[in-house]
Formats: sequence, C-alpha cells, structure tokens
Amino acid sequence: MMQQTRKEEIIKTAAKLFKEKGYSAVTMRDLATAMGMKAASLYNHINSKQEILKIIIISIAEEFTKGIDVIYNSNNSSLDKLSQVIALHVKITTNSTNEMASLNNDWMHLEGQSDYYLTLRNNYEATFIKIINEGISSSEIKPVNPEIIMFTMLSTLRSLFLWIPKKEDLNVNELANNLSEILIQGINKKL
Amino acid sequence: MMQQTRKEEIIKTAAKLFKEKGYSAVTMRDLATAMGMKAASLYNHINSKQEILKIIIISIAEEFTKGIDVIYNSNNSSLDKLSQVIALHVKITTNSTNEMASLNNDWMHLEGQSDYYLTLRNNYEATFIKIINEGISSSEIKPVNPEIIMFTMLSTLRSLFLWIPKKEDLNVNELANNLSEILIQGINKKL
DNA sequence: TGAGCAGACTAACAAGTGTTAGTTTTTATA
DNA sequence: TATAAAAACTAACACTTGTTAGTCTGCTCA
Repeated sequence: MMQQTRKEEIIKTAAKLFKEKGYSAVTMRDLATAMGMKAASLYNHINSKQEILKIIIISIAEEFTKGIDVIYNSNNSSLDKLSQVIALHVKITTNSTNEMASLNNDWMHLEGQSDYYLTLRNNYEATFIKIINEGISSSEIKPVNPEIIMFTMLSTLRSLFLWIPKKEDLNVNELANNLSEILIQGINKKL
Repeated sequence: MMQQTRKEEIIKTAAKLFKEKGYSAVTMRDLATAMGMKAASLYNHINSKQEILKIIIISIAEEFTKGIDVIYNSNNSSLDKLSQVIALHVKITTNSTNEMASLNNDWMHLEGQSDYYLTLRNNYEATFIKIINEGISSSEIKPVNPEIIMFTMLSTLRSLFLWIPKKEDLNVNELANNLSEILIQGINKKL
C-alpha cells in the first residue's frame, strides 16, 4: 500500500544521510529537507528517529544471520563456504550500501535493541569461526589463529560499503571472485 | 608545562568517548563529567570541541603519511615494504587505539579541515598503490587489480582499533607477523 | 457531490547543545 | 605569607534538537 512505500522512501533517504554523517549528526530537519517536506510531516509515516535506525539495522543483521546459517549447513568444503560468505557480503552490500554503513557505524545508537543486535552479531561470528575451525581440522586452511583469519576477512567484508559505491562499472561476481582469490590464496606470486 | 598536560588529558579522554559513541553524540558535558569537572571549565584548556577533533585526527594522519614515505623510500622488496606498512598500522593503533577510531569514523566532522585530511589520505593511498604496482612489475605480487589488494589490506589495517583492545595479552610483533602471513600468503594450505 | 482520510502544513514545547562572562578556589613561588 | 597565575565554579546565552497538537489541502470513491 501507499503508506508503506512512503515510509520505505523515508527510510532509504535516512540511510543515505546516516552514511554520510552518522545517525547522531543527521537531524529530522535534514531528513525532511532531503525528502522535500517539513520535519513534522515525517511523523505521519514513522514513529521516531530511533525506529528508522532500528528498521535499517535489524533487518540487515537478520539477513546476514540467516545467510551464513544456510552456507554453514551446506555440503561444501570449508574454503568454498568461505567463498560463499564473501559472495553473501558482496551481494547484500551491493543491494543495501547505505544501510550497511548504519549497521557498521551506528548500531551502538540503537537505544533498547543493541543487545539484540549484538546477539545476532555474536551468532554470526560464532558460525564464521566454526567454518574456519572445520577447515583447519580438515587441513584445507593453514593452522593460523582462527580469530585473526576471521578478523582479516570480516574487516574487509564490513568495509565493502565504503568501496563499492566508488566503482561505477562494478561486476559483482568479479569482485567476489577477486576478493576470494586475495583473501584465500594471498597475493604472493611465489615464483 | 602543566597546561599542556591537562589539555592532553582532555584530548585523550575525548578520544575515548568519541570511540564509544562518535564525535556528534558526545557532548561537552559528557566530556566534562568524564574529566570530573564542569563543561565550562574545559574552556580553560581548549578552544572548542572542533579543536579537540582536529588535534586527534590531524596528528595521526600526519604520522601515517610520514611513516609510509620512509617505508616507500627504503631499499627493501615490495613484499617487505608491505609487511612494514602492516607493522606501522599495528604500532600506531596499539599506541593510539581511541584516536584511530576518530580518524576512521569522524573525519567528516572536521569542519574546515576535512580537505587537508583528505589530501593526506589520498597521498597515503597513492604511495600504497605505488608499492603494490612496483611489486607487480617485479613479479613479487600477483597481477590482481592493485586497488582491490590495497582495499583488502587497508580495510583490515583500518579496523585494527576495533580488535586490538579486545586482546588483553597482545604481542604486537606476533600480531603484525600473523597479519603479514595471512594478507600476503593467504590462508590456503594447498596440500 | 460530499464524506473521509492520507498526508502535508504551522506553531510550539521542553530538553539539550556549545560556548561565554564573571567569580571563586586552588596552587605554586618569591 | 602575600601574590599572581591556573583552573575550577555558577549562571546564562542563543540556538538546535526530537516530537506533539492542531489545522488545512486535495484525492478517492460511495
């Protein structure tokens, strides 16, 4: 229905502004101006500034948790699972670049719900570590500290939102493949 | 002199608060409370909230620019230079964890000086890319898109501030070595 | 046509913002 | 111990914040 569409438009615009300046620095008047209306009018569609942030962050966080569970439960090798995790990040970030910025930078401003967010994130990281540990057990992955492996990969994947919008002619599959190559095989040519 | 010390204390405390909530969400009254004083008293030591942010960010950004220039101009192989860049990030982040958070998250709130910051950052990245390109030319580094290589490495290195404080018994050299191993050699055991 | 309603508006609020002015307290030294 | 500088304080400012109340406009459809 129409109301949903307008509300979604506000949320999309808010995500864009949040990406540029962060949740705290964006005022309801900024958001209203970007929408071509007055601040009070926003409240015909949304309940509060907090609600906007909550919708942006929680929906994406849940998408990640569901996605990694499917990957973890598949019958692929551990390295293939890691490649799929990389592809998952590339896909979600491509579709929701601005929202990813809020997820990364503004989750601590979720007033009542940062606990729920942190639960989702902890579950996600626990599954990620399980994939790595299984890969070490099966001798696919070098026996390096698995936390450092996860940190390296997640840092890159969580920063994609900064980088993807700069590449106008982005081939999503090619980017995912390049990242898999670099993160998994390294950059050393080893002549 | 005494004034300098007190000012530095305020800036250190501010960096800690900025890391937790971001520049915009930290009020001068928050900072004063953390310092055990009233907000107005802060102004005996600093000129403005902006000045605090500027001091935090610009000094570190200059440290990075100088550091990478020394590395670039040394007589090492390209892969060794990259390892030294990794070590540079680990060292600065270990010494200035909270300040690194501001550098990464709040540079866009530098009101008159974000241009200068961006110049420093662009210079830094240009030198980084030069190291990678020279490594590709000399067949040390795989001929992958150098921008993606830099993005992967810098994402990890710029996220160190999130990770280092969680490791209480951190061995700085060991961390730098592990990161070099993973980022340069990859994680594939290749049996 | 006219009733209803979604969605814009104006006006205003209470609380919170960075900062200044002026005053008092603390500290160090001669 | 008297003095002056450093550094804290109280009080207040002008402005911005998220949000509410009440009103007006224009579209939909019975």
